[in-house]
Amino acid sequence: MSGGVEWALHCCVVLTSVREPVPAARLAELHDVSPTYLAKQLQALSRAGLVHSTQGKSGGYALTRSPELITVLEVVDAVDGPSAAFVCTEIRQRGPMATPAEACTTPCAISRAMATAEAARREALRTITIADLANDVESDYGAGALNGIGAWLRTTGA
Amino acid sequence: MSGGVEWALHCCVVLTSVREPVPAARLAELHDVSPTYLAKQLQALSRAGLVHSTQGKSGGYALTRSPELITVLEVVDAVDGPSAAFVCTEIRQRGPMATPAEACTTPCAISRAMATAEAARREALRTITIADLANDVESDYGAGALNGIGAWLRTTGA
DNA sequence: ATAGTTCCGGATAGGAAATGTCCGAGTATT
DNA sequence: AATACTCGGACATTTCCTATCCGGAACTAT
Ligand code: SF4
Ligand code: SF4
Repeated sequence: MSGGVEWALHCCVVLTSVREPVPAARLAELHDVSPTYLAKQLQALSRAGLVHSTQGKSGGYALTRSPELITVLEVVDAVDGPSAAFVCTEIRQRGPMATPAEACTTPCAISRAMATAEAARREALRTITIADLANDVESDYGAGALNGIGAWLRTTGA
Repeated sequence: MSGGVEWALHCCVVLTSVREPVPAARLAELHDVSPTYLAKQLQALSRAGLVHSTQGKSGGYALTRSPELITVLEVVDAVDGPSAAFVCTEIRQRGPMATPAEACTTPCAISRAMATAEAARREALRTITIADLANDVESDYGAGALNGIGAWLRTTGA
């Protein structure tokens, strides 16, 4: 799994505490990560329609929907790409004992098993929303923790 | 996920149809894949204790346990490595608004969510055994399909 | 209108990991 | 004991991810 997913999730969570757009550079400074690379992840989120980007002087990124309507799965798919983790090479159609192509109409048992497992993982991610994560952060680090970060985001750069 | 997992699973399934050791070169010829690279995957399986290797003239690989006792998860872990797909960089401890290290005793909400999803995937893989896969192959391609492959494996190279 | 700020896209190095290949150690056969 | 065959780990090659940079478009505030 791509490591940039972690950055994107953090950005989505902190964006719940502010309604005005936040520039990518500010988000990068908050986490002390590569500004240019984080910008690329945010662009992916924008393409997926999860965040809305406003250009210009006081522009930046902001969530498009309510945090309760954004699932973790959507963020992962947007950044990591929707490609399945397991790709079947169809090696059953190769070699001296290859099964004829006419018998390969449906996915085989192995790929079915992998698809089932992957579906389970995706379903688990789908049931968790950004709002849930923000809630957990509040309970972990005390209420108002996110508001403090939101206030820092609004301040003009150091 | 490593693509070699597919090869390893195929080898485990076909090995259920034969009790004598099968050389790695024969398995590679059956699937028409790189013999040397497949050998690497089989070595990983051997290290994990899933297959037993016998050297010498009529040596090769054979399953150590009954197929019902080998789960797909074990094969995946052996080949792909037991490393978790999502690794937390602990970026919460970096940047101007870093949370103090004293508050980072437990994994945060994001890593908990990822761990839950990964556990769901692993649990799904744990419930499927090699015997289940072999059974499905028999129902898909007709009974005796695996026995035919087993017979071919026993014949001396073309 | 102008200037300043910001996002967007692609082109470009660097590096880690997966993929693919090789030869030596060891064992059963002969 | 000689031999032929096999596994085992060490060695290149390729691919993909990470990270960076720049030019251009669009928007806001002045
Ligand atoms: S047996 Fe399954 S995983 Fe293997 S080649 Fe066929 S469809 Fe793909
Ligand atoms: S919030 Fe979670 S994922 Fe992010 S740095 Fe902390 S522990 Fe890691």
